Amino acid sequence: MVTLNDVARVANVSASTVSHVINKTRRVNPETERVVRAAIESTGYAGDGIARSLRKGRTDTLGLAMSAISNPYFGEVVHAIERSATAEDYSLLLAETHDDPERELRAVRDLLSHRVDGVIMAPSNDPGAALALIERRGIPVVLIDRVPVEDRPHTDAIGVSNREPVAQLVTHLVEHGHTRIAMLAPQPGVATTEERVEGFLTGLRRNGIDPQPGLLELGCHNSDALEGALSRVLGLDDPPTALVLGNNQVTIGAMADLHLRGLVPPAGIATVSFDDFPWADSFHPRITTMSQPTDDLGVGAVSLLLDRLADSSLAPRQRRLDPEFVVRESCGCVR
Amino acid sequence: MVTLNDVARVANVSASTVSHVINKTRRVNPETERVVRAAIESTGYAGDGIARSLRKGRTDTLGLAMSAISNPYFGEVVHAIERSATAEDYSLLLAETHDDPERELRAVRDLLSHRVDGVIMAPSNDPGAALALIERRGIPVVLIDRVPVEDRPHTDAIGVSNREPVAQLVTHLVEHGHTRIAMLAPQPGVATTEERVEGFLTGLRRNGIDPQPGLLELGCHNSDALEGALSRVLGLDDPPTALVLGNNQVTIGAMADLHLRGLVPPAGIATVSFDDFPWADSFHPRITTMSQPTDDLGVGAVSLLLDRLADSSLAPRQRRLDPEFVVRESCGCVR
DNA sequence: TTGTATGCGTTATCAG
DNA sequence: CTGATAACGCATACAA
Repeated sequence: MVTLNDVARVANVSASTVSHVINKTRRVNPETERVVRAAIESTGYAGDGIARSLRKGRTDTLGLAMSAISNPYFGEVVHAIERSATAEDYSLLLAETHDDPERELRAVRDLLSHRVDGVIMAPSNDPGAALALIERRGIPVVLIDRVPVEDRPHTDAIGVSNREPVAQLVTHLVEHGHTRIAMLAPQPGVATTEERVEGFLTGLRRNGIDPQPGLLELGCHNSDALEGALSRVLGLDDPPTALVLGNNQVTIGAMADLHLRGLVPPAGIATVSFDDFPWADSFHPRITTMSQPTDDLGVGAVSLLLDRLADSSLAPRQRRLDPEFVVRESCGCVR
Repeated sequence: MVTLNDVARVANVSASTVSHVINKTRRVNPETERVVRAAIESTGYAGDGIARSLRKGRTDTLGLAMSAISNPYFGEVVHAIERSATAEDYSLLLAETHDDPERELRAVRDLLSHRVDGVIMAPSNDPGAALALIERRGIPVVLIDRVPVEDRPHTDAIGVSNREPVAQLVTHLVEHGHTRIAMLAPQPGVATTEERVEGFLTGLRRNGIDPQPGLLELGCHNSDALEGALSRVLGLDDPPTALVLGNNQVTIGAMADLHLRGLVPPAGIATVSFDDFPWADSFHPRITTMSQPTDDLGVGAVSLLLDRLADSSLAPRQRRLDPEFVVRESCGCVR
C-alpha cells in the first residue's frame, strides 16, 4: 500500500506537510501544494481510514443493529438511515439482531469492536445487556421503532404511535358493521406489539365491544404460528368477521393463508393492518392500513444521533411520529 | 476508554501477557490467566478493533456496494450476504451506488478508506473507475447480479442467466396465443438489462415473430419513464396483448399504471416478469415470473470472495445461477 | 513462563 | 512556511 510517507518522499517534503495539504489544516506554499498534489496523483495515494481513526478517535461510522431480515418493513428504514447517514458523511455498519437478545448482544459487540461513533438500534424484547454494553463504552445510542419510553426515559428514541392508530383501525371496522373482531399480533414482549394490542383492546371497548380472550392471538410473526392462530380463530363457534393484522409480516402470512382458505378480503373476511407496502395500491386485496413513515423514521433517528454526537449534554428526546391512515378496499364498502 | 495497558496494570502483568491471554496465542500460567481475566472483567475491557486492524492489516469487514434503495430485490440479496458474512465472522459495511457511476465511485472510495478486506459490488453501467480503484488497492472484488463476463473475464462474478429464461417467458406467452408482445425494460447499459432484451428478441424470433421497434421500451425503472412507455405502447394502432416486465421495479410500476387504466392481468392484458416477490402468491394478480435465487446469489458471492481472500492465486470464477420459472395466473388459462 | 521494544499509518504539537 | 516527533491501542519478534 502507498502511504503518506511514500507521497512525502516523492514530493520531497515531510509527511506532515502532505497531511496538512490533504486536510487543509494549515497554510502551505502554493507551489509546494502543487508538488504534493502531483505526488498524490502519481502514487495513487488513497489514505488509510483505519490509521486516521486510531489517531483521531473517531471512525465516522454509525452502527445499525436491527432485525432487517425477518421484517421487510425494516428494509425501508435501513435505506432511509443509509441515505441520511451518507449525506452527513457517515458510513453505515450493519448488524443483524434477529430480534433475539443474545444475537443482539453479539451484534452490538461487533459494532463496538469496530468502534462506531454511535448506534441506532431496534431493540429486542430484552435489550438490557446490549444497551449496558453501549453505555459502558460511552457512545450515544438511539432506539428506533420499539420505543420503551417508560423503561428508559433517558435514552433518545424515535418510533410511531401505536395505541391510538390501532384503536382507530378498530373503529373503522366497527363502522363497517363488524363486532366480531380478532387481532393477529407479532412478537409479544416487544413494545410495538404491546402497544398495538392495547390499542386493539381500547378500540373494542370504546365501541362497546367486550374483548374476547379467543380473539387475540400473539406471536403470529412466523407462518407456522400464524397458521395455528388462524385455525383457532376461524374454528371458533362464532368466528370473527374482521381481522386486525399487527404488522407487515403478519399481513403477508395471513394473506397467504386466507388465500388458501378461499377467504380473500373483503368478500371472505375484512382486514386492516399496520404497516404499508410500496406496492399496496397495485395489488389486490388492497388493504386498508396504518402506513408508517419509514423515511421520516430513518431520517429522524440519524438526526437524533448526530445531534447527540455534536452535544452530549442535550436533554433526552423521544419522538413519536404518526402513521397515516390509508383507506383502501379490504373492509367492504362503507355502509 | 479502557485499554490493554489498563488491564495489564490492574493484573500486575505486562500488556503482552494480556494480549496473549485474549488471543490464546501462547501458553500462560493458569493462575496468571485467572488474574488477567478477572482484571478484564473488572475493568470492562472491550478491545479496540481499530488498533487491532491497523496492526494486523485486516479489518474483518466486507464492503457491499449496490443500489439497494432503487430496487427492492437487492434488499433480499443484502440480507443473504449479511447472513453468510456474519456466519464467517465478517462484518458488513454498506454503501449505496444509486446505479450511478459517479456515486458508485464515491461508494467504493468510502469502502476503501475504511479498509474493507474485500468488496462485493453490483456494478453500474460504467463501473470502470470504481473497479480500477479497487484493483489498485489490491483487494479482491466479486461482481454480483450484473455479470459483464465478456468485459472482465478475470474478475470473480456471480449472477443469474437472463437470455434463455426471458426467451422461455416469451415462449410461454406465445403458447397462450399472444403474438403482439411488448417488453418494458429497466436501465439500458446494465448487463442484466441487455441480456434480458436479447432474450426477448431471441424468444420472439424463435417463435417466428418479427421484433417490432415500437414494442421495446428501455429505461422503465422509474414511474415517469414507465408511464410514458406504457402510453406509447398501448397507444399503438395495434397494441400488444402481452407484456414482458424486465424486473421487480418495472413490475410494481407497471401494475400500478395498469391498475389505473383498468387493465389488470390476466383479463386486461397478459404479463410475465423477471424477479419474484415473497408475497407474490397471496396478492393478485399473481404474476408468472422467473424467480431469482436471491439467497444463493448472496451466499455464493460471499463464498467467492472468501475463497479468494484465502487464496489469491485461484483461477477466476464466474458463476451463473438459474432462475426458477414460476407459473401463476397472469397470462390467462393455458389453451 | 513472561516482559521489552517496535511499528502499523496517521494527525497534531512543538520547534525552527 | 515547514520539519521532526510523539502519541493513538494493539500484536508480535525477540529477549530473558
